[in-house]
Amino acid sequence: MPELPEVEQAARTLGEQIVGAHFDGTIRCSWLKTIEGHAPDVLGAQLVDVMVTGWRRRAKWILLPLANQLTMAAHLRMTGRFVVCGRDEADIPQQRVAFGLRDGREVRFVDQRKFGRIRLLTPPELHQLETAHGYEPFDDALTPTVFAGLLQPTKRIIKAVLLDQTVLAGIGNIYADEALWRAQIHPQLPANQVSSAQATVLLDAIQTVLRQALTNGGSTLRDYRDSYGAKGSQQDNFMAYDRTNQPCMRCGTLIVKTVVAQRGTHFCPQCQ
DNA sequence: AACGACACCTGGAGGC
DNA sequence: TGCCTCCAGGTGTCGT
Repeated sequence: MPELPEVEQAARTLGEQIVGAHFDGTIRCSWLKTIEGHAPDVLGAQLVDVMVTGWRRRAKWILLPLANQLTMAAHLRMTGRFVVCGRDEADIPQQRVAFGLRDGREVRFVDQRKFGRIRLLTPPELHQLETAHGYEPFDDALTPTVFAGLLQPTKRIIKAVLLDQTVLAGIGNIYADEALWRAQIHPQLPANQVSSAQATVLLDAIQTVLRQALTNGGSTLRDYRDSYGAKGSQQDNFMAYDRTNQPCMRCGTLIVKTVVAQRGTHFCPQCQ
């Protein structure tokens, strides 16, 4: 599910509920791979009476800095979501891990497809996660010139580059298609053939699409919910994604779906 | 360097 | 209704 806007929304709505709260060290885990095979009691021992001091997002990771210098890092992958509820409430279908809070609540991670991951990072591990990812799309340092410079040295197709988290962090399949539609760029154009003028337009398209999605609480196609259980509404504004055989909003040509970079890809064959 | 294939998982949708 | 195949918002690995 989640790309930058969805992860941001999930992180914020989780943070609103638990920043300032203390974990109590209890963990109930029914799918060990979610915590990367670590023994739940070993993880729990690091969370006894530890306060959540804040929240932020990096790439598609939700980061919760803790008072003991560790950082809880969660990746939702396709279907992960957080739920905060009373400890006495019944387990939720597809719930994989539950972390107890000292105030009687639990932070629960629900994940149909079991791809999501939660880790506790030491400062060096956090640094490694940071450096493994590329520019945030709203980083002031990501000027049109810098962006064009990222595209210029590679012949890879532009969609693959947009999806590469080591180049730009946070874009996924939906917003790649949406941004390319806005910028009127064919998804299979080699990145080094994107002109500097097109790069400027594309960066603006990326930021515009993501900003709009952030305003709308992300996109909910099927599973995505924020940490209050609310859906996003950005799917109502899609111009290309999931609009196969529907008329292009710009020229009326039917939107085509193909496979590009191993991903379902929607574009207008006339104006892109 | 870059691409395809495949793995990891479940369940919903559509075809027959 | 039941069965089967395909598909999905992500990412990591492996072979070519």
